[in-house]
Amino acid sequence: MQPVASNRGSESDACCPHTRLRRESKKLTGARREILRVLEKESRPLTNKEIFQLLPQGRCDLATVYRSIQLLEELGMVKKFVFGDGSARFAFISEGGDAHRHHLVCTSCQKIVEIGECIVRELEERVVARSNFKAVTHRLEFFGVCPACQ
Amino acid sequence: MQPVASNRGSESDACCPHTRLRRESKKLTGARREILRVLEKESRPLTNKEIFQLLPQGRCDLATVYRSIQLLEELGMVKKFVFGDGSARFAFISEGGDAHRHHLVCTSCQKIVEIGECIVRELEERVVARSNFKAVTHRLEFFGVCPACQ
DNA sequence: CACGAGTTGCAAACGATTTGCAATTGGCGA
DNA sequence: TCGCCAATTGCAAATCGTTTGCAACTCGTG
Repeated sequence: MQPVASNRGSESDACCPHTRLRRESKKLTGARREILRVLEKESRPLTNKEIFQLLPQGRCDLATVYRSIQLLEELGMVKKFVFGDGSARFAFISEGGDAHRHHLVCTSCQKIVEIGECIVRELEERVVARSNFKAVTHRLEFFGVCPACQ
Repeated sequence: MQPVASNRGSESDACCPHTRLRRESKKLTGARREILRVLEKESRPLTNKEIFQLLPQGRCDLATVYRSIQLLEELGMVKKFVFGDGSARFAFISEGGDAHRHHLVCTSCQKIVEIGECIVRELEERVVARSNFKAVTHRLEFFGVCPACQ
């Protein structure tokens, strides 16, 4: 039920965005601080444009949002979602959080709910055994209409 | 193991692309015929540009491929895949075929293998029960490196 | 407090996809 | 079988999301 243990523990593997960024000799600039703030506040994954519009007016350029999000994704602080409508969406991943999570996405407001367990792993093993594929991973997303949107 | 029964049966719900198109007062034009031919020949999902390039030289315009694919998708003859690299991919769905299938996708050559069973349904029921979401569907894709690419 | 690597804004470039419009064509009815 | 008309196509331009080059700017360390 708790398939992935967080590999937290060592002192150097600390907690705040500041530290997480500096770990890679990256700067916690004003723009990045605001972007993180926006992402932490929202539970649903946001497009770059949405993030941009939610920033304190004109806080930074849209291109900066794109660049920051890309950086944050590489650092594993943000997860990317591609639902098939024109643009990608991004959601904050709390430190120590498991990047491998499945989600329940509201098709109306895009709000997402995390699904804690990963039962698919068992199915994945079966697929691997039958297919001769290597390095198999999977992606699982549930879609529906959340209570608020019904 | 065979979760979805095809609702074939009535005469009018026949088989060939020609019929499937005319059913909607759509025409089976030369371009569409060729596009279908290309899709049926390939097992992996193709991008619009790939389809265009596989057509008998200069058979039609790229815009026509886009428009045709869109039509075929609406008619349920083609399934759309969005893997997150810049462009969408499309694969042929044989008549009576279940559009609700999960796939194992080679991350190297994009070849796909269908996974016949849908064990996730059970998990889906659990998710529905816990979340109060309505009209829940899901998408499940496995990724890996196929034998030929290893 | 000054310096330099890392960032940002701006505008232009890019690739995927869509669209307007005039010319063309498939399919149905006469 | 022939002709008509709605459906379709080609072409080029427009859109949209995303990326990038470059000069100006800023965070964080020495």
